Amino acid sequence: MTQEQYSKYSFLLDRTARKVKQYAQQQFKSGDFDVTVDQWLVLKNLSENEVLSQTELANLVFKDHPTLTRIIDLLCKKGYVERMPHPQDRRSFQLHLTESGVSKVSSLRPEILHIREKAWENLSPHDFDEFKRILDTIYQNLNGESLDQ
Amino acid sequence: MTQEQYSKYSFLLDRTARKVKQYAQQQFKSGDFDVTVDQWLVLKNLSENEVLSQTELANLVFKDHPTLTRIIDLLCKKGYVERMPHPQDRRSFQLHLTESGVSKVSSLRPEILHIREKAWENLSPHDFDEFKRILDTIYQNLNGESLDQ
DNA sequence: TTTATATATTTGTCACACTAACTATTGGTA
DNA sequence: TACCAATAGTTAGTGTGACAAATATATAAA
Repeated sequence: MTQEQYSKYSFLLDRTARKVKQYAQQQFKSGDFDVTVDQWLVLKNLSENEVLSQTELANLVFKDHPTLTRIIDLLCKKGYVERMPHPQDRRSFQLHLTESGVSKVSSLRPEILHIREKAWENLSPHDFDEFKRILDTIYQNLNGESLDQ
Repeated sequence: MTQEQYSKYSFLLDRTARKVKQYAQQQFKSGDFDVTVDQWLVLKNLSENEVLSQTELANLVFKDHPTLTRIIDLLCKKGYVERMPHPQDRRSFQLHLTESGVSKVSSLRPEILHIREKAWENLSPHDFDEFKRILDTIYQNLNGESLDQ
């Protein structure tokens, strides 16, 4: 990449990511989902893993630890998640969904899939592969040390 | 898009956009640039347009008005930007770079181009076209009313 | 055992995004 | 003229993101 024009990828990327989050958040709100987009991501990952520590969960969702602490705080207040003490390690928590959290996830999952489809109109499965390849390449280019995933 | 897997585009997009911003911000910091990534975007657009109102600038950088108000506040504090009263419309400001702002932009521009190159390693000009096409399609799919740009 | 180091999580600070509500001003219209 | 809707910008509240520093606990080394 030598031409100045290519540096616009960062602007396009940021603009589109914000639009995707904004659109989803509006739909979440008009549907009274009672969670934000980021809170949903955390709930979804908890629903797909029986028990997780905050560190494990942070690595799954690619958020840093302070951010995750605060999201978990909110989800606990809303009654969807519980922090249980780790039996061997008193520094750590085991996170799991409450009953209310489980039913929240199962009721929201199809609606959110539907919301997510909107962005992909006029695009093909092949586009998705290209999109994923390019995004992953960018991510790895900038991901100095930890080659996770 | 019917398969559930495709809904991961939102996760990939968000993750990569955050990584791109984080990487740039780290480089900005280690180079003592004295501005954030978003402040740079605003400075750059001001340098490419003689005079802008806040509303015009907000449309250029795709940020909302409260966000732009605060970024301008910070850039004024740092002495890079000035708000001048609009001669005809007392509700509005005319924004322009100070001398300090002009020299800041010209000194940072080449360094930032260099930083931006890193993400595009292993990718081709054709990849850029595809990337841009897909991001723009997503953006337009979600951009209900205002078909700006 | 004591010390040193590493790990898990929290707290504090600053910046940004979005919403809603608010002030001031403008321009059109009854 | 008086009213009213639209526009420019600000302020406040909540959530998120990055980073640094602090706390508590665990583990390894001396």
